[in-house]
Order: sequence, then structure tokens, then C-alpha cells
Amino acid sequence: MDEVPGTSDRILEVAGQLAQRRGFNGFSYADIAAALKITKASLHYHFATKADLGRALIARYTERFQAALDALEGTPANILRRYVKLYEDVLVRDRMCMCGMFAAEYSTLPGPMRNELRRFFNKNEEWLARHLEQGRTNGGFEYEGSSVEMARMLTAGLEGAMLLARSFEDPKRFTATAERLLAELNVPSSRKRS
Amino acid sequence: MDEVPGTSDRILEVAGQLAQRRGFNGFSYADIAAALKITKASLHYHFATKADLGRALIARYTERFQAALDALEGTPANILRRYVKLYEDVLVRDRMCMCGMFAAEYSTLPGPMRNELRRFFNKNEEWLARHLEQGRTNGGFEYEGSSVEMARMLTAGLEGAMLLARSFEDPKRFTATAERLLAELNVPSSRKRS
DNA sequence: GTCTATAACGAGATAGAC
DNA sequence: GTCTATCTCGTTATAGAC
Repeated sequence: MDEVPGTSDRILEVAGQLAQRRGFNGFSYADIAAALKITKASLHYHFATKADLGRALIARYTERFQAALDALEGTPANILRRYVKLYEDVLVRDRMCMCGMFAAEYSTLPGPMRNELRRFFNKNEEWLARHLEQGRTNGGFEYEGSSVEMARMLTAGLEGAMLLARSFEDPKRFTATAERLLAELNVPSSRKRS
Repeated sequence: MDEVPGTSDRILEVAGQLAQRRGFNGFSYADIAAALKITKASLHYHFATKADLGRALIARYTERFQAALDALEGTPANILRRYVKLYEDVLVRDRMCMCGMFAAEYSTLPGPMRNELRRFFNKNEEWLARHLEQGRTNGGFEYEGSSVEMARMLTAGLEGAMLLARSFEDPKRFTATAERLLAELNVPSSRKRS
């Protein structure tokens, strides 16, 4: 395990970074080629069309995000704080959530990418709803109504907060909004010791 | 008043629609020209560069949005419900908030557009914080902490919810999340009579 | 698997006639 | 103000040699 990455992987790595910073319509094969010092033609060997590349980008992102979620441990409150921190880490590296980015570009995306995008949000929602449920049962979370609805509110809030924080070039704006969102669940700020 | 719109206005109207559906990088002068049945060269007479056009688009959007906000009337709870309905109306016409859209494209936008974008969000935040404050004083709103922070949470939630609703091609997803957000303020759903 | 070369198209933008 | 014509460049994509 942890082998030397092949060309396809390195393409996905660079393209992913570009996509998270500039959006799917904001980068080109030329950008990737320049970064990897190979030619555009070589890229097409690995990903015949940009739609193929886009689909692979989301699939990889979903897989990695899911792995990060599955690795989160602790009390329900701490798991949720660490979940928020995943977003924060993306932001401080000057990136946006890839799927939040692509969601904005939704109407210009090829069909296969749209489906892959929904898959990401569905998996995210499922994980979040499950952990909210657990937190309500035995983690001190307080909210009324469906956990799925609450998961959707949190996701919307976090994605929107990333968008706004980037527009103001101020990651702290994200942190503040994220803390307010958690406060709605009665999850105290990580700065206060619980 | 209510004069026949000149060419510049018609350009902004069409370009605005395209921008709200496909993003700033998702439409071209050719698209506008086709819709208005004039040539691309004519467009450049009115807006020399696309950056100029983009800046004018945000300025106009800000102005119109502000006018819509100032026209909202009723109890604090009803004003807030009508505020949410402004977003909803955009969504059901198959559009996204122009500035939410541009926020996603932030890193690819020309500098003048970035400044204009922040101006929009600042004005929106100011209006919202003011009305939240009023609602807390004499409208039954319940929340802790700063009204500005709460305004930012609401804006993030609403923008994010629009993004997600569009990805699932389901405006009801927005409505549900918006109601959850208002519920956090103790603003009851508009479906229940208060 | 990577290269050179090029096709085929669309983008933003300009010159200059009317 | 709007047009025709054109420029220059960037885009995705392909053919075929190595």
C-alpha cells in the first residue's frame, strides 16, 4: 500500500486542486499539462474527454471524503466538530468543497457528472443524519424534527459559509458561522471546554 | 417612469438571466447576441469588456434586490418569511441567486466584480441583521449572540440550500431547509397559522 | 504511454463602414 | 448605435510517429 502514484492519479490530484479553486469550467487541460509537465495529448490518453475527467474527480473525492468521515472518532459532539473541521481544512488550503463548487456549475455539467454529484451529497447526508440521530439519542444534541432535514440544513449552511468566506477571503467567517450552526444543535463551541 | 427599456437594459436583462442560470463563465457575448438578435460587436459598444458587463450586472442586481427588501412589509416574522420567498421565487424560475453563483466563481472573477460582490453581501447582511434585531426586540424571535452572526448564518444557509436544491432539481428541498432555518429563530412555518 | 502537429471551434475584442 | 469582417487566442479533441 501507498505505492508511487501513477500518471492518472497525479492528473486527478492536480485537476482536483484546480477544480476546487476555480471550478470545473475554470481550468483546462493546458493547466494540468503545465503543472505536470506533460502534453495535453497525454492527458487525453488517461481521460478521453473532460467529462470523463470530471466524473472521475467526483468519484475520487467522494471516496476520500467518505474515508475521512469513517475515520472520525470521539463523542457525538466531537465527531461533529471534527466533521466541521474537515471543511475548514479545505478552506484554509484556499479551496472550496469540490462538490459545492460543482453544484454551482450544475446546469453546465455533463449528465454523468450530475449523477455523481448527487451521489456525493446523498452519502454525505446519510452519514450526517446518522450521526445527528446518535447525538440526539445519547450525545446531548437538541433539535426537533427529522434528522435528514437537519443534516440538509447543516450541509447547506456549511457549503454556503464556505462560499461566503471565500468571497471575503476570510476563513474565520466560515468558522464563526459553523459554530453558530453547531450551537443550534446544542453542541458547544470547541473553544469552551465541555 | 417605466419607460421602454433601452438596449443596455435589455442586454443586462438577458445577461442576468444567463448568469443566474449558468454562471459568469457559463455564458458568452454570442449567447446574448443570439437572444437579442443583434451582433456581438454591438454588445461591445454598450459594455466594452465582459468585466464591465459583469460589474454592471452585480450593481443592477444589488439595486433591485435592495428595492425588493425595502418593499417588504408586515410583522417581523412575516417580513422574514417574505425575505425567504424572494429567494424561492428566483429558484422556481430556474435561477440561482446571482451573487451566490458569482461567489462560487470568485477566484476567476476580475477585481472590480469581486468588490461589487462583497458590496451586495454587505448590504444584504446589514438589512437582515437590522430586521433580526427588530424581531428579537418585538417580534418573538429567539436567538443568542450577535444579529450579524445570525444574519450570516441565514445567508449561508439560504445560498447553500439554493445550490443543493438546484443539484437535485427540486425547489422543495430549498423550502424545507429555509423553514428549518427560520424555525431556529422561533419563526413558525408559514403553513401554520400563528 | 508520451510525443508533435493540427484540426475545429468558440471566446473576447477591435477596425472601420454605414 | 449597429453592422461586417477580422484578429488573436484558448479550448477540447484527434491522428499518427516514437
